[in-house]
Amino acid sequence: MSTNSSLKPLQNSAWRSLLTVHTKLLDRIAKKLAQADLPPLEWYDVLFALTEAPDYSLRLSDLAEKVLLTRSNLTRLIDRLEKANLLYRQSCPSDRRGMFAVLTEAGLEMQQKIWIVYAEAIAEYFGCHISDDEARILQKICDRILTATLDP
Amino acid sequence: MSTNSSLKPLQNSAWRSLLTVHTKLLDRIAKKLAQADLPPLEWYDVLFALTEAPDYSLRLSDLAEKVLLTRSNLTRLIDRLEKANLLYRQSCPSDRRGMFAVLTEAGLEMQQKIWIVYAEAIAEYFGCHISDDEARILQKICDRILTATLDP
DNA sequence: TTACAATAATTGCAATTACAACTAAAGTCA
DNA sequence: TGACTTTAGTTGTAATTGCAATTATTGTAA
Repeated sequence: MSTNSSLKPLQNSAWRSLLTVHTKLLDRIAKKLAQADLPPLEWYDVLFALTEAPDYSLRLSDLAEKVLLTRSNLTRLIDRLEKANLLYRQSCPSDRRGMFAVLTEAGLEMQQKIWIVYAEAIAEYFGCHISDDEARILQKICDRILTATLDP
Repeated sequence: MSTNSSLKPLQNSAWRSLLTVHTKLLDRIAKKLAQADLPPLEWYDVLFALTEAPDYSLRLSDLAEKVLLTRSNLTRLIDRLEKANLLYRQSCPSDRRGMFAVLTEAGLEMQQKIWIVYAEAIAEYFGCHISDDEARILQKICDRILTATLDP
């Protein structure tokens, strides 16, 4: 099934710009976190997902989906976070294959600590330059793309 | 100098969506290239930058900037591309520290071959879902962020 | 000219990631 | 039940990346 979708110049250059913005901003944000002696964004993503979860805990597979990581990479990331006492593993009673990642007190504190710096970075590098209307438009575009990307 | 920029909810959620879209789309594109037995996007970026350069050649430091890579990582990426005969190194006559990366015939062909698949992927996953107006808006936003990101 | 800082590229090594097995536990169905 | 497939998570190993030296060359300024 050949998708008959040809790429138009406007969309193409928007895509390239998006890629550039993404890498530049992530780069800056990463540097800002490093300067503040904070763990990288990957850690934050996991911690944040847990703060939003009931009982601060999530099945590893669910977590993997939320942070868009392969299972094996999540396993090692969780290893590191566990070693740093920011979360711990707990086996699932109803499915003895399953594992939960559970946020610790220290993990919650770390999430908040990172967020202070991260939020400021997002605001400074991104939010500042975008009007509310533009933010809404951007949101709508992203949502549309994401729902289209879901099923297949 | 504390930047007094607080992050508003609209901008914050736009940022998160943007991150999600980015990783999901790149994931899909990477898979599509892999399925077609083509090299990864990093290779494409280098090849593309060279196709646009005069004489199909660029100083490594310039290349590193264009593809947003650290010097050392570019060095190894160039190693791989050179081993695959898609480009070769040529030392710079006017500055004996310097090196050029020069695209080969095979490199040019590869760039074109990848582009066919890549362009289709961009269109299918991204372009299709965005109107011309939206593309223009997106472009404007990105440009604004990039120029703001430039100097400091 | 000589000493000293800056730049271009590379290298060494540790940390992270990708990908393919692998183990163990469920689920399915004859 | 018992063979078979699927799912959850982990592990092994190779490839890639990040970061701190290192080498060689250039620019600068006493």
